[in-house]
Amino acid sequence: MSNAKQTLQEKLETARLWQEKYASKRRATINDIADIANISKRTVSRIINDSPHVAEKTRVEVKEIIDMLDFRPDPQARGLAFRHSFLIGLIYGNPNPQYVMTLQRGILDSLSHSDYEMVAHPADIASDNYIEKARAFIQRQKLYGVILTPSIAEDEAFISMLREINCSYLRIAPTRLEPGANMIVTYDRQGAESVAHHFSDLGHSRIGFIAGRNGFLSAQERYEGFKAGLESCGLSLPENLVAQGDYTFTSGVKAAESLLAMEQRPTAIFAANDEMAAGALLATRLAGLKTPDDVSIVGFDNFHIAETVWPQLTTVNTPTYDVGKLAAKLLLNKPEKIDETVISVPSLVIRDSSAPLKQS
Amino acid sequence: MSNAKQTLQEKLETARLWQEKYASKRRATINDIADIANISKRTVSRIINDSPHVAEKTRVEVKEIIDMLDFRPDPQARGLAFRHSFLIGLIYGNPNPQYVMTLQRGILDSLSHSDYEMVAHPADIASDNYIEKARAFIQRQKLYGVILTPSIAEDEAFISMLREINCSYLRIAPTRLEPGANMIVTYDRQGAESVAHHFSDLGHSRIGFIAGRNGFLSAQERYEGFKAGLESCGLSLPENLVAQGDYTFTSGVKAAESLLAMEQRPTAIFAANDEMAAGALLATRLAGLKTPDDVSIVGFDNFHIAETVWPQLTTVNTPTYDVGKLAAKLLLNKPEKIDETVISVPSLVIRDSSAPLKQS
DNA sequence: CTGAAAGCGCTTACAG
DNA sequence: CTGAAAGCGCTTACAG
Repeated sequence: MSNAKQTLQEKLETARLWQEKYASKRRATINDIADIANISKRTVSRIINDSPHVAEKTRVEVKEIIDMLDFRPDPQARGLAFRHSFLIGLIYGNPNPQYVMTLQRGILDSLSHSDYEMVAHPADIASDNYIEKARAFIQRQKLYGVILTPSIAEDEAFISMLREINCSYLRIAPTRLEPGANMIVTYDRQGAESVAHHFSDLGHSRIGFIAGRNGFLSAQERYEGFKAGLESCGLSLPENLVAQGDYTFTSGVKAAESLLAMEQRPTAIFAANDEMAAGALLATRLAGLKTPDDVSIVGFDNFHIAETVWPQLTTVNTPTYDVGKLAAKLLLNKPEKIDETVISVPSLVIRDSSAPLKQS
Repeated sequence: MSNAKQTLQEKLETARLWQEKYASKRRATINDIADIANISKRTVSRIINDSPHVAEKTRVEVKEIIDMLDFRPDPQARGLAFRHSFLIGLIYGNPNPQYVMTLQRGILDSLSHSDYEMVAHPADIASDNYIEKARAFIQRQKLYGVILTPSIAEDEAFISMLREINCSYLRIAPTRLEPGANMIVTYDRQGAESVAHHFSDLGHSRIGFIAGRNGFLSAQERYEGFKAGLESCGLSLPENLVAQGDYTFTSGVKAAESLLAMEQRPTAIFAANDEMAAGALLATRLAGLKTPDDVSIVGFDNFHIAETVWPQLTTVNTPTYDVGKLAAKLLLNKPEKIDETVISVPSLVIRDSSAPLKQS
């Protein structure tokens, strides 16, 4: 009872003594804080979890002691009690290292002031049991939630599995999917449209396209956006000027070779990603042509490769880092309320691989 | 007592009944297994942890039940009891996404059949409190151990911190460091030597070098290895043919420009990584010269960029994926016994950017 | 070779 | 607004 009348000053003095005695041996626990504050650990728990049912005075006092002893609740103990871990999963199939690393950095930065950590789970979408593997991973780690990248985010069977095990998720996708909740849309279609306008502005009319990997929504969106963009400028994208690629460098080389071998070869080519655009650059050179003098080439993504090839690529920038940052934020903050799509629009970056049509 | 005489068949039948009743509602715990096996959970725990003090018959029976119910001990609960988590940290400063992703994939693959998961921690070595941040991360997550990449692995202050908090670690470094325990050596020196021999074999004698980032051990090893290699072939690397770079593409462009502007320009250049070699390729072209006709260029790392530039780079391959795989394995298996360095030797990959000296 | 009790550091109903 | 007890799913001495 006499303890009940301790002033804050006295409590802080107790905290100082605790520190002197134990700080070098172990970190403070909720019990230490409760003892020093002369309060139950139940109330300390309330304060940790921002419960509103705590007297302002109590909260301030305890927070001061917490700060002084640099107390951080043990994520494992909390996880055990909460029946879920303080881990979120990043599930990716995209093999581009820069994409994944950039996204991951965004997520980690977003998480750095939270109680959560991220754990990566590369999934092989070619393997037919990748959904089961992901499920085992999620359940075993009792993940709080997961972030899904394209094209996994588009896999309805995967989403069903998440629903079934009641795992919250956030999808990153090139366009709005149904149901439209819990996702970030990157609007690839708009990015592709801007390339069409760019080519039109430069005076090109015989224009080729190298498509992305078949079955990927990004490939479809970039194709449709480009086609629609050309049409809105009074141009067209005939079938024979569309070559199939699969997002790899090699496929870009081959696709460009076939386009450039045409009797009436295109004067401009849009490749659905930088990797293939870099391949197209090589094919152009091997065909004895020059970029951008003979053929303008534009990519998509604005990854590092766009700046290390010659000439440097005109491309579409996608804010991958920001997407990662936002994804983690949305997943953690009131996940039940993410019912509206958050927009991030891609923008054209003009470099040296595109130029006005040479009058011949 | 009558229960004590249950046969394995009867126990498996009990397990089947359990499954029917609960499998859809929750995952089995150590208590469920103990109940079904009619044994104490203490013994189940012994089996989980491969304790030798268990009767063979008991072990076999319990393992069968565990498999049947697909029981996996909860890493959080184990972590809480063990006083450390089942997480290992990957601490990296290297900004090359491909390096980190490849290493990470190796680590994750190595971990996939273990009880551990990996959590990434990008560190900004330019920030002066990066050690404190890493310490907070390790302590908060109670990491089992960490894997350190160059150049963080070379930072003695970082190692001291790890020792202080008693965190086990594994270092990946270009050369053997003291104390030599707990590390994987990539032998960058040997890789650089092989480039010297390659140039010598091709008949070059006026040879330039673009150095890596100052202060990085890899930069020093690659320089010294190259110099020693040339000397062993009766060649030399004079000071004025060494240009300073910092591992970035841009620095490669500038360094190569200065080398090519010399009155007696080199006929071959070794850049300490692919990124700078790609820059050197560009500088060569901008100077109106051709690779490899006028200047041979060789890189180091064998990353994707080596295959997307033109001509494709001759370079030194480093087995990053295997290093990651091994790193995780060594960290987990009897860490106290990793007292000998494990070797992985880099090898030369010959492509199109190097050719015999043209007789003029 | 096996087990009953206590504990790891938290949270959750349930009371008051 | 606050607290005593039980529990999350494991392991660790201590016994036997």
